[in-house]
Amino acid sequence: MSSKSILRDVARTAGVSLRTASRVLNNDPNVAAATRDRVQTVMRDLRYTPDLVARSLRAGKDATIGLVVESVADPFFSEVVAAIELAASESLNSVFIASTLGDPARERDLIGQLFQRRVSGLLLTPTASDHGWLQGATGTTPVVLIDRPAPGLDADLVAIDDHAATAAAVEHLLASGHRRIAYVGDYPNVLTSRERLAGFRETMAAHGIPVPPELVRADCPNPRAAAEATRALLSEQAPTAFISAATRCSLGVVPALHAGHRTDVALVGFGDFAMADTLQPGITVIDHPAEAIGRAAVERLVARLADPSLPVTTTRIPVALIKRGSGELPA
Amino acid sequence: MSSKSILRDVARTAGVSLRTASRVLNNDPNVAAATRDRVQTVMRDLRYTPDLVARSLRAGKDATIGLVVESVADPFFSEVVAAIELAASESLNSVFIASTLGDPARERDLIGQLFQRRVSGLLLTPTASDHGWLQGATGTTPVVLIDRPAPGLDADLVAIDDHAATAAAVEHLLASGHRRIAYVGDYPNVLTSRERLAGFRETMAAHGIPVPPELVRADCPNPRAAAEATRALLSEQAPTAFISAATRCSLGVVPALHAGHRTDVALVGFGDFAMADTLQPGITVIDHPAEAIGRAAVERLVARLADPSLPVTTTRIPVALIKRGSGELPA
DNA sequence: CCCACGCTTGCCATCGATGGCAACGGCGCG
DNA sequence: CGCGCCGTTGCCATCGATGGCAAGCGTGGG
Repeated sequence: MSSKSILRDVARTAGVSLRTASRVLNNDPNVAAATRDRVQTVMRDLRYTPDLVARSLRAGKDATIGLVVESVADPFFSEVVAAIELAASESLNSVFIASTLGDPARERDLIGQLFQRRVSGLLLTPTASDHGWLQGATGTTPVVLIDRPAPGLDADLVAIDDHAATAAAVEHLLASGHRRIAYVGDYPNVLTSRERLAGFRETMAAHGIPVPPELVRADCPNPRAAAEATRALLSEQAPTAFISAATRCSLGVVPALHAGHRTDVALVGFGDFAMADTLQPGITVIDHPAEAIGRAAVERLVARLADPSLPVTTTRIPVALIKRGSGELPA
Repeated sequence: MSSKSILRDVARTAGVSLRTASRVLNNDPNVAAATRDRVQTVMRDLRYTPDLVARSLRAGKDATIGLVVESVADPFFSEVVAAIELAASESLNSVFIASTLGDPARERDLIGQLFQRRVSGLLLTPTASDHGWLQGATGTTPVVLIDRPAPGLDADLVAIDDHAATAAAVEHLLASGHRRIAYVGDYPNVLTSRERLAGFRETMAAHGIPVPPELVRADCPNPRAAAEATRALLSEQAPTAFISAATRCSLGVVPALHAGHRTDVALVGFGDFAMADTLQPGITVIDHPAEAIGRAAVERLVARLADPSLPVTTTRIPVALIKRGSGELPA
């Protein structure tokens, strides 16, 4: 069995030149129908498959998009990644995925490797660190940022409007008569977290409702801390409603409410999660539309590849409030 | 700004031949120290980075491993993927990830693309369909299967021992005095599910405990169905313990137990999940060791790359029973 | 009847890195 | 003093696919 046949083999077997075989391969119209058929038959017979590496070298580029995220193990990002992969395959692009694991040095390294592979474009969820070095390094390779801006880098961005989304959650609870609303979130050191907290505060203020400091717990990086914060919040002058500003917070808040038999307390969570609709009551969430984000990012990148002169834009993906019960409980 | 400098530029600037520059790049000892220093300095000055595409073409292979899974969005596989990425980077390999989305045609297509990219090896979680075609297509490219065997393909396999793992869960519950144990799982059409159900039945039989048909609900492909099955099981002659044979079943069983205020019923779940340790009681699970599986798969592939003559083996990853409370409740 | 134009096809160079082979220079040894 | 070896360096071909350029051939118009 020919371990692997190359275009030269095809050409020789079909009795044509390499150039003609290449033309057939690329659907060049300037080939006689008879010649084309003969070459195509030989290609099938020899099970010829073009060598993408050689093609990329010659073309100077590759039909592959680089994708750098913090970790594919993160539930939210893994959904985004899946959406990107699907959207890219629809536009005939492959995706080379790499995880930074939160390490800026590794991120830099991975991005460098992707450039060395001549990816046609880069989708990036930046870490918190400065990305000025990328500004020049990209050369002509377009970059689209996902979920958050990169300090020091002026590039397209696809993200949700954290501020507005949190505001929507607050308005939703206010409409049911809630006034004592607690906020449980992670540390406001990443921009998205900061925006959410600001959205909460400003919306409350806009309605003239004071927010006592003890009702704001922006110090819960994991479910355990969120559960503890929830227990503390329930212990005295309990709020009538909670806003959980991250999925990993919801994973603590929800069990704590259930354990304390306080499923009468309203809750709107940020980010959907596995059990949200199976619980009683179902958890009302602001849905982080992973699929839409991934799709929009690919679309933007494809557009920029087609026309590099496009102005840099920020695409805001609208979020959806999924009512399942917990957010509609009365005060 | 030199948009991109190539080795020729380095050679010219340093006043040496291309060959010498190449030797410096590859740490060939046959280069005078002075020459080496000069070339290295020029490389830094020009910000030279080798072109991986050209290198792969010349070398005939690529330091990249192909990874094909059903979907990176699946919680279990996304963890496996992350582990593989990390393990591969430790052995200086990149990973090209692709999702089949359960479509055999797409799987075949993706695998073909990976071969065209000349990946040095392939990690594959096969779909249920026949993979005989791969037997010949691999050529000299080694394949390591993950999580389940591929019908028709004789290749290394890294997986957990589903049968033994379920048996362990049963033994654990029996030790606490349970006799009426319900089984909630998904359809036994994939091999892993079948093995789990068999493990359950055989272990019960081995202890001489009959399993009434109504206690086996192997028809729950999603949390909603599992929740309903749980409610039904609780309604009459309720079992004193549950075994949930898949994470997505646990995500239905657990809320149903909580909603019915039956947290006194014992439960051992298959596969860890986000809330498992925050709930009251914590959920005892048989842990699917994603990290260990990914790491073992990479190790096996690297070993086979180093020595292609190795015999085909199956590596069974031991599972761990994580006791958190729900599995230790008395009958 | 010849030229020119158009449709096909082929030769050769190229993309960037690297291996084979050889040349070159210096030095030690006979 | 000369030969040969070793350390160092360079020229050229190669990996597989593809674009530029031009030749070959057939035909229609002047």
